[in-house]
Amino acid sequence: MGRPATPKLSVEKIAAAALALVDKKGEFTIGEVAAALAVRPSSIYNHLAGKTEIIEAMRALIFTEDPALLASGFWMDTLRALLRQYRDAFGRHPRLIPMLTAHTVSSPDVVHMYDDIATVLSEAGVPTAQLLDVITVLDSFVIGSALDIAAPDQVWDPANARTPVLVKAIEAAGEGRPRADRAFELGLDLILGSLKSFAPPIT
Amino acid sequence: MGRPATPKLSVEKIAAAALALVDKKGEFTIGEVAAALAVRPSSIYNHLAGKTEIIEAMRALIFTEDPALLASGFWMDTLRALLRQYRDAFGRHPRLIPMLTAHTVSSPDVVHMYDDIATVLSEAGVPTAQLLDVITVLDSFVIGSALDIAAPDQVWDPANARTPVLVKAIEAAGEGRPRADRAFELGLDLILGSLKSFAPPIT
DNA sequence: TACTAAAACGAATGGCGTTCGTTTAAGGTC
DNA sequence: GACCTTAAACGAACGCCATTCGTTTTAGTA
Repeated sequence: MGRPATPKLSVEKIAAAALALVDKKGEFTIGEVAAALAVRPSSIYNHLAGKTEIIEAMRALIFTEDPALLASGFWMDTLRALLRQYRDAFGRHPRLIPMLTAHTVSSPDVVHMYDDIATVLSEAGVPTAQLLDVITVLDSFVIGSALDIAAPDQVWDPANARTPVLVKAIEAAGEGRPRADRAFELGLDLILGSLKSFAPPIT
Repeated sequence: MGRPATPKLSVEKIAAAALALVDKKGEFTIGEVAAALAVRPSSIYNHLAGKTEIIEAMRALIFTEDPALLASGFWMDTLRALLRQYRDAFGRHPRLIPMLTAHTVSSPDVVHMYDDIATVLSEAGVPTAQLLDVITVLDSFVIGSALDIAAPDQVWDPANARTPVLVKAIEAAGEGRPRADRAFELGLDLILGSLKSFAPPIT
């Protein structure tokens, strides 16, 4: 008993263990995380204040897995890359997404990414007065698309015979992750295409 | 004790009581719902199998509060109205949204609305092969926008001095519900504007 | 009138998040 | 090097809460 020579726990280890559980089962308990780390549940509270802080640590973790890129090139390509990366961070852990939406965002990495997006948009000609609105639109779409990844395929039950158009559409579309990816890319096309109208005239 | 002359409970009453709690506190327990209805917790299980079914009943409730409209006119105006109504259904109960994203959708009313959207899009010239993708884009944006309503204002902490562009954007934008509404309308403009390119040529 | 099933209740259970006091030792200070 | 503070793990216990089960009364029905 007592304090060990080398610490058995850390915020990162706890978050990683919880993330592994969520990836596998879609949920986690303090007891399971403790067991995975060969530790007693109460020990975790020496590093994180509670379950919500564990979730927050998981959010920080998935965004530090690969740092934000800041490529040069046409603003639209840069923006595309940023948004894809943003969604991919969620997409690598689909079952975590519903948990994240239940709590507030405060991860510094996420804030940094928002600043990148703001910078790109500003250079693309979006006026300051509308900047946050455009960011919100992009953010809403990305978060919604991330939730779409986590959603099961039969979200819309086609058994209902009174929805003929919808049934044909479902049959025509594929399933699973490729379908979600295709829809996301289409959404990027639609939104970014309209954002072109903000571009300043070429001098 | 025993079975009362007139039932004290019903699925609708339970859902309404739970919804009132969520609107006020952001969460609910079986015990609180039972107390609000002057009933013992175990009695609820005579009508709904558990907490997840209560949440599902709440989803059905907010969508039956006002039935789907099927106005005529330009397809774009109809689509706008449908999407606004869809988001408003969530927007009237912002704190419920995170709970809904954690579970699967199976409410018939929602499916019906999707069929309406599919019909409008099909008439607007969207080919069947892409129909579900477009619907997914719209759905993702609406869900994400709904979550944006529930999010507190200081989501992005402006204390960080290394995000100058973002800070200016936050200062320029307003706060609260009006800001969220404005962003949603902008998103509709951007997405629907691009959808115009699907329209068949006027003969 | 008899039977079935609905509807409410009370008690009990088990899980789970969290707190608190204790113990051991690491890290810094005089 | 002795001392003190504090980090870090543990064990026990608490309290909340979702859920189950058996019981009771009565509504609805054949």
